[in-house]
Amino acid sequence: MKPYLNDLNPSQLKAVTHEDGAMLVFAGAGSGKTRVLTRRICNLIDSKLAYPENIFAVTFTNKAASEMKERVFTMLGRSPRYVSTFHSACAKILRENARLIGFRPDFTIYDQKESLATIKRIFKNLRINSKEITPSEVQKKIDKAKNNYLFADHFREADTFYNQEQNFIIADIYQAYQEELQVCNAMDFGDLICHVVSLFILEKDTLNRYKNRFKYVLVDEYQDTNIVQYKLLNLLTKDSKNLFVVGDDDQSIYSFRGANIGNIDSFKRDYPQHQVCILDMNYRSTKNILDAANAVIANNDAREIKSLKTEKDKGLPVYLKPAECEVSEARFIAQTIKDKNISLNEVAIFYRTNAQSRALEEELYHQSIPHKIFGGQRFYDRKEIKNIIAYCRLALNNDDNESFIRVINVPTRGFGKTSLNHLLNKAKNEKTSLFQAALTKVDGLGTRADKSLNSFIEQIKRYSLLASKVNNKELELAEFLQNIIEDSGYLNSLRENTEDIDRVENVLELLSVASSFSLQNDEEEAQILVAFLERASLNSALDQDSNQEHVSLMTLHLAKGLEYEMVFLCGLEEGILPHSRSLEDIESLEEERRLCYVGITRAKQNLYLSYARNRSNTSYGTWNFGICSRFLGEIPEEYMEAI
DNA sequence: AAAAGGAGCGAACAG
DNA sequence: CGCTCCTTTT
Repeated sequence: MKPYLNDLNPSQLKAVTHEDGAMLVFAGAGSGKTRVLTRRICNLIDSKLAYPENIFAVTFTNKAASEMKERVFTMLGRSPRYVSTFHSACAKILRENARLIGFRPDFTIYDQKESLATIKRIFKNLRINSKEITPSEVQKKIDKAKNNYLFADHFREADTFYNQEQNFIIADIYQAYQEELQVCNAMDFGDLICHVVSLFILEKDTLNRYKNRFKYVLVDEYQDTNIVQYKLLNLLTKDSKNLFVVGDDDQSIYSFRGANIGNIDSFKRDYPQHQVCILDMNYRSTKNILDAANAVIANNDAREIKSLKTEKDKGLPVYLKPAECEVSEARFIAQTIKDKNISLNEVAIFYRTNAQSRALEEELYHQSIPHKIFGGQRFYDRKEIKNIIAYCRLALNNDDNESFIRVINVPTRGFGKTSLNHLLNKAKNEKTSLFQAALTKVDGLGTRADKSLNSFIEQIKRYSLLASKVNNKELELAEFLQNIIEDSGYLNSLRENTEDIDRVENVLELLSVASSFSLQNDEEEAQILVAFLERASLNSALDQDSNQEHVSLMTLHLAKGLEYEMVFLCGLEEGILPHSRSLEDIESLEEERRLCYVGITRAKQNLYLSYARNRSNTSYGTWNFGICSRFLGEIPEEYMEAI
């Protein structure tokens, strides 16, 4: 018996049992998209068409990836290593082949802030006046270029006479930035994808190895892929044609990350023999909820005309709650959850921006409703955590300049800005990392600074030794961390300051996270410290998920692909959903509408929409009048009921 | 060199 | 409003 073939309609069955060749699946919300993907993976493996290692399945968010992996595991008892986000898949490939593109396998991944700090340093080095263009503008340009697999030369050759001077500046910074990252043995998020594509283009043997290995490539949320991601998929499947993509243009919500809807046309062009499969039967929501969703999305012009069907009853009306302010909105939500007898795991609260979670968090806490916030201000975005992570990174990768700068004077050890500038200059002249530059005499340093630098270098060397012990399993990860926070004096320096009590707590929390950290079944061959730091960088869940039942709080972006019996979609106000920064052009407004559509279609039985007439803290700490969202007006009254 | 005080500014979504 | 950056003071 093949249980994974049960309960499938003819279209789903066609997709699940599809074997070789390309396939494009249009899957409406709730039509069993994830189900099709996971079951096809099971079918490929179970019917011996593929071993788990022949599968390459990618998604966009960690939440979606772990969801998918879990489902495969439940059905099969094991799951392929490469069921992950694009970024984490690329990081894995790069760790295996780093040297071929001039990096070491222990490279560091820079997040947005670290990347920006690097760009700022380059501004100084190149003596660029930030009146002409700001570091963050440059960062956006570079990021966008990487989404399109374009390098510094692109800016130099761009024939936009309209702002050619600026293009030259950007090109110079872009180039210097890449050189600096190379010296640091570091990559930013965009590089993770680009470097893999470059690796595959430059090293035919390597590409062939992966082509043979990844016999079947599957892509979730295909409508959200960008140009460089398509290049990657295309390189892998050029010969086999085994590219299986699932998407829905009504759920395209990542244009800010360079999503290119033209990728659907590219697919049709490059895989002319492809089959198409359309899933338009919704199995998730009651008719009222689905009709409301259909009515909203029908207002978008740029879409293929389609409408989801259901065989379900009308069910409950969609409830609409106007609240006085965000606090009473939160109170309403908390109270409603308490009143209903429902498993908390089946309840979710969605919002447009992470900032909205605060009021909700507080109210749920007060009413003792167990809850979990996904995404948002991350644990390791905190200063104290970043500092410790920086020590760890530095132990693993001595050349990581960002981490070096971050902790060279933490805790204060008499090596200030002036001294750092001397060191920065030396490194710049010698084209080496700060660590390398510090190994020999640095001109201009006072005796105190010189001594302090030397002892810092010795310290890092010691930590490096410990780090290799951790990776060789001779030392526990938690012991390693403990060693660092005590030996460096960092924990004690926090304890001396009464304001830093919370920080001490957080550091101890990190220790406990580390002691319960273990490699996932798919990471057996990875080194534990590398894996630990990588998961911190890529924002994958570091903490073990608690077994306790809880309400889930997340942004609409994270909600995609999930479903809950009871859904609260809050903050339905002009300026929030649609977001104020999307009101100018029709395209981003339509994306906001898709976001709203995604939220509505997550609900199975029970959907609550709410908005606040007054909301504090929307912009620069002022009170705002809330005007209810235009999307609410797009839902016909027959499906809705105000309460 | 480090701490304290003041000016200025910016702020979605995710990896 | 809260954070970062810059200036001033000790």
